[in-house]
Amino acid sequence: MDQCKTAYRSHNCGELRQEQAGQTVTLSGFLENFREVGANLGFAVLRDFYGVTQVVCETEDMVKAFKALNKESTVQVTGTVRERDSKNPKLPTGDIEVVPSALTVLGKCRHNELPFQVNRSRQADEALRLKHRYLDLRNPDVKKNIILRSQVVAALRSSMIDHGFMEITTPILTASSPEGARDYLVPSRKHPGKFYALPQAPQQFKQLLMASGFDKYFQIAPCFRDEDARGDRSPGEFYQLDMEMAFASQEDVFAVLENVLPPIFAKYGAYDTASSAPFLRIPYREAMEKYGTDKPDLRIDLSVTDATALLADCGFEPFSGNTVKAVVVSEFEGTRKQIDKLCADVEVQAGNKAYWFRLDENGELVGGISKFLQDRKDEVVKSLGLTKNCFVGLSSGAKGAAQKTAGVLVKMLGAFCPNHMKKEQYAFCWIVDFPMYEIGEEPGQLEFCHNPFSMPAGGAEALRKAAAGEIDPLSITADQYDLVCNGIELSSGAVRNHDPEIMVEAFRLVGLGEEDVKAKFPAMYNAFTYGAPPHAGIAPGVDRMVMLLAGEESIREIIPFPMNKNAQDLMMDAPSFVTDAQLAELNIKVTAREEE
RNA sequence: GGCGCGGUAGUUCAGUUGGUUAGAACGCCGGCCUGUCACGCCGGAGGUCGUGGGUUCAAGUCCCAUCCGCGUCGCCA
Repeated sequence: MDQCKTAYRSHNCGELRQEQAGQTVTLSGFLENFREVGANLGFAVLRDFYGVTQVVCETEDMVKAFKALNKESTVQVTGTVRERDSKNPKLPTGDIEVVPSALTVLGKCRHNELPFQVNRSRQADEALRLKHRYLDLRNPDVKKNIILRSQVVAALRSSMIDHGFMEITTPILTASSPEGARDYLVPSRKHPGKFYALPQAPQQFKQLLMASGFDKYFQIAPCFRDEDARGDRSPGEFYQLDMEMAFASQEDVFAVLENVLPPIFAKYGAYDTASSAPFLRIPYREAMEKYGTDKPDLRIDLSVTDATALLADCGFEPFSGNTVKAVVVSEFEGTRKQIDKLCADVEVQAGNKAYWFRLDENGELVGGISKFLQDRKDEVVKSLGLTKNCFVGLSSGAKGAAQKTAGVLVKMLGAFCPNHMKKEQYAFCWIVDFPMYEIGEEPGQLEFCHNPFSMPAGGAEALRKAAAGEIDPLSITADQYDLVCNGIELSSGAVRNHDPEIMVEAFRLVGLGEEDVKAKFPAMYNAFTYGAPPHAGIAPGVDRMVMLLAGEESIREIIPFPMNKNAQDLMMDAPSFVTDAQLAELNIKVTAREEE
């Protein structure tokens, strides 16, 4: 079947070549531009999804007809394909033009001044772009990311199916979950006072599918969380490649993604190199110690060294009694001004000061805090392994703060020094052995570190020992893992806790009992009492993957109709007020209103 | 919610120490142009300088408040 041909066209605007010269064709598209060169000569550019084609007007009537139209109107042109006298090598269709015999206006653009020029829309104010997203998306440069997204999703789907997974959809209207992020609530009309919630993830449903005897599940799943936006996090909703496997371990899950993702990244990404299986596995504590973050960018060859013993007592006040971390950068080339800027940027991101010194080309410690180090120069040089022209970035504070600041230093220094970052690749790693528990904001209050569904390493035995005070609960790790690519967390996953007794034990440590588990997760708890397979899964974020592949800095560039930072859809005007009748039907009383 | 940056023509921006009629580019309108392709040339229209208050002889510019946008942190089992 000729996929280009429709009732409105014989060819699309991207396909005509010299071979078609002489043929009569019909094209339909948007009027991108009209260049009038004389009363009897003008060039129209017709754009559709597939490309652009030049239409040449050689009669006064045709010039007038095109001239009368506002740009971006949709038109149908019937005419003859002709080889061009002056070809345009920049256009795929640049060898030909269409000489029109008929022009039909299909959809008139009523605006002679557009909110922005379509082919330059990326430079326009973002709020304006979002309000007129249908115009913004006419720009091929904007559209290409959405096309990429579609291709990536299709490739993921196809690969998962090839790996024996089955796509199953799960409910969008479901029950509010007591854990995690803030829910989006939907009022129930039939049950006054009750609410549905949109799922934060299909977590419980996919585990219930495992309990139901499905073996390998996946879904391109919409997830809803009412949390504030970030550069790489759209507010409200996002998509995950959600998957779960029965009778499977951490290694089984790793093997699937190590097989599925690299070919898709290499094929569709801005860089054509991706890590091959197996990806590097880094225990959480080691990642924090060595990279100062649980999402290291392995394209950067810098790491963090502990310098507490070496520098805490050097006399520099901020180091005193604190943990000190160092990031050593060999062959450093940066001016004083650049170093100051770098430290200032680190402080903004880490919320904690960064310090520095250098070993200059003469082997002297200079700059920054170097005057505090002269008494132990040889020790500093030896212990940190410094060579001439080394830069040393430093952080201090409580252990966590010092690590985190050093992590930001690594990231910033990597971005600053091309010789320490091989940028053109996708570098994956797994972060493993996450702690099961952490101390929460209330002093001494034990909390789940990530999610309560993970299987604790050591199972019920470890939990009982912790409860009895024989081991530190903070030392218990979970069979839980993150997938990280180029410093971006793509996903969390875990071997799930499928044993109701171990679930109860796990909750008991955070001060909750069997009744709480039953109340919070009744379906899962009940299902597991009927015998459940050991199962494990993960859910890489589709939006973030596409962002990485497209090389975009803003998540909004890879979402067809994104909301703004304040979770508003400027095009649809959502959220919006509803009528009193609607509220009454739902038994809802509004107690506060944003000003209109 | 905290912090940072921004808001001037349809759009993107410039606007000096507070001082004449607030400029440029693109777009738009009119005219010219027979091979353009970011067409070119000539002319023109287009501004509550986000909003409100204050200081001053004088405010786009300084001060205060407020709204909006983006970034960042908090938050995101």
